[in-house]
Amino acid sequence: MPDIAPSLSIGQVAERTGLSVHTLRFYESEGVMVNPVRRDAGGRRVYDEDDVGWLTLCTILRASGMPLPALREYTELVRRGEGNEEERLALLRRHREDVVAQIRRLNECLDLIVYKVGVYEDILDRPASDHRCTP
Amino acid sequence: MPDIAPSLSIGQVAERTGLSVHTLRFYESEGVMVNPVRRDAGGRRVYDEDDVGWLTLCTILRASGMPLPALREYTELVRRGEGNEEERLALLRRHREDVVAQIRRLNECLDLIVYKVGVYEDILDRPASDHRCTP
DNA sequence: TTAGGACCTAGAGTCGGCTCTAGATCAAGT
DNA sequence: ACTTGATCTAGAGCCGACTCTAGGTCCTAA
Repeated sequence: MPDIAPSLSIGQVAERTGLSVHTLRFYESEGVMVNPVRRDAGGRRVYDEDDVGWLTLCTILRASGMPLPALREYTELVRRGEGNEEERLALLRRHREDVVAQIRRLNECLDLIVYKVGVYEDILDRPASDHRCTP
Repeated sequence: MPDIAPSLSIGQVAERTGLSVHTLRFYESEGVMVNPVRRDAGGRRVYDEDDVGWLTLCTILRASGMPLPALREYTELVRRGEGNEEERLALLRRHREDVVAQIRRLNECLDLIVYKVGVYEDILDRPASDHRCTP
């Protein structure tokens, strides 16, 4: 049977999200936690699985280039609860377009890089004396 | 007939590469120009089309996430001239793999974002009273 | 009961990559 | 002759996102 109240320390959350404990505290101070993080008797942070899930989402949004202010904005919408789904959707759509654009730009860069790799492969495939004979 | 010595001021190069004049001087100081930038009688930088071409390549490498130290390394190889093509190729291949990995990661993030956009679209497509009725 | 380790806060430091400033020089137009 | 605007150098400043430090608290286990 699973625990009914699986509470996690900041260190455990760090391990599971791949974020450092510093970053977890930093994110909290930056307002990117949906719920205020609970504390135990000794003042230590107590997280639960929902927090881990939210932080996992945060890492994905960050990894795709969402700036912290936008992440905070999204967090605030979620924190306010039902009723602002249009705003959340608009924010996510904006970010989606941004990611699509990033991928497109990277693919354009990749084309050139692949081309240049090909050029050097050709150069190295033929004897040195041919180097300047390819127009 | 085209000019035989088309020389460009830093401002013109800035305009054509999209880099600021500050960035052009900064890149030069960081060692990412293949040839030392020539100067006119008054000490001003004089660029040519080759410089613009090189800087254009630099912007593409930077835009695809190559750090300045790697760009400098590549510049140095090119500056040394023929004979180090294997090294240039290795560097470019490493960068290519890095870009491929970036694109892959972004696509993974995109999957989640698209999924979440879909969730909110569904929520907004049905009456508010249904909000919690979808399992 | 004491040593170790995880945790706390507030605030400073780091890093990469620009971006800007101050004060000077220079070329061209009026 | 004078102003305007582009350029010069050296060096400071900025921004985002962490990352680390100092000095302290708290729990556990030998």
